[in-house]
Amino acid sequence: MEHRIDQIKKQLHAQSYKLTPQREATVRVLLEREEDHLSAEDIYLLVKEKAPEIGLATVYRTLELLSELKIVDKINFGDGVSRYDLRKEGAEHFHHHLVCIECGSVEEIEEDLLGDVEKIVQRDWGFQVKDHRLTFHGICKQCQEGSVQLKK
Amino acid sequence: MEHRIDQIKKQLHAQSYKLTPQREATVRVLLEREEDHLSAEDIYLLVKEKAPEIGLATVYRTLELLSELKIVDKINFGDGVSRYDLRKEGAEHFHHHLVCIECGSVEEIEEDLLGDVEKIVQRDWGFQVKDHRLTFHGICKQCQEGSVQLKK
DNA sequence: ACTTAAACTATAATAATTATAAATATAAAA
DNA sequence: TTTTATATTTATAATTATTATAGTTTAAGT
Repeated sequence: MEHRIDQIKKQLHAQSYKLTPQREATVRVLLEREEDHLSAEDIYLLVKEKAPEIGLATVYRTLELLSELKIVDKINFGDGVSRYDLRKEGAEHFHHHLVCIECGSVEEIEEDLLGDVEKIVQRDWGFQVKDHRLTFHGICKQCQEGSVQLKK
Repeated sequence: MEHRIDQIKKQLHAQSYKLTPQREATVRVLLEREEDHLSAEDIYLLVKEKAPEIGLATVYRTLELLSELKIVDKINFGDGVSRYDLRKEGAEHFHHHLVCIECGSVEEIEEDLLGDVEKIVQRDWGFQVKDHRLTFHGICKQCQEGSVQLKK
């Protein structure tokens, strides 16, 4: 964890940004909840536990900054809010998501499934791909097996 | 065009919804601007030209309804607004998008590029895919060629 | 220590979307 | 056709997410 923090600190410094205590607290929350897909509000509430004096706007600004530096990715699953997802260490491409329409769970796929597709897009459409967003909507393993509904 | 309207009318009736004049006006705007990716506000303004008495909330409700019936798809390119995109006639799957980070243009890809990928997801993750969202971000042909910037 | 710029808090403002109440239109039943 | 019930709409208020602003604090460089 400290290693990742250091790494991010360097990334910030490289662009002459500082890792302020507020930014660090925010990054720590993101690291601790790496599996989740938290909204700005969620993150704000969690950061507040560590650093109660932090303001919501600071969290937004921090997330915006981390987004620009490609440290986190801002994603949107169609519910009104943006969610923030830490890029995996050294990940070249952004990972994909499987969103279950039954229970709402979100699973991540690290594998690069789009290599071939990107080549086709490049070749047939002349489009130079820089980044991608791929989300599948469907029914997760758990929901298929049990008809146990976890719906809230 | 009338054919598509009729078709949509039937889809609505099948679920015992009516094609009210307001809904029809909205659908007509979507058909006329099929290539575009309009926001609710955009659509509202265009519908107002045909039916000045329509309210914004009605447009939202109509789009919500059309979304549920899979007649349109609600998409989000990361700017704050939702955009609404008519499904192509008889299209089995939702089309993909190429968003240019230089000029902001959005191109559509009709081809199904994800057939293989979906099989892999199904097999290796046990996830039953119902729908997908795929967007590539990068530089479009035009922006690559000329360094003519269309940035606003 | 002094100066400057970046970053912060608190709060107000904005923008997108959703909810509500009253009115209207539509379809079904009598 | 009249009545009744239901769906839909308008107009507007409320909500929610996000961004901007003003004044204050912090930190880095001299």
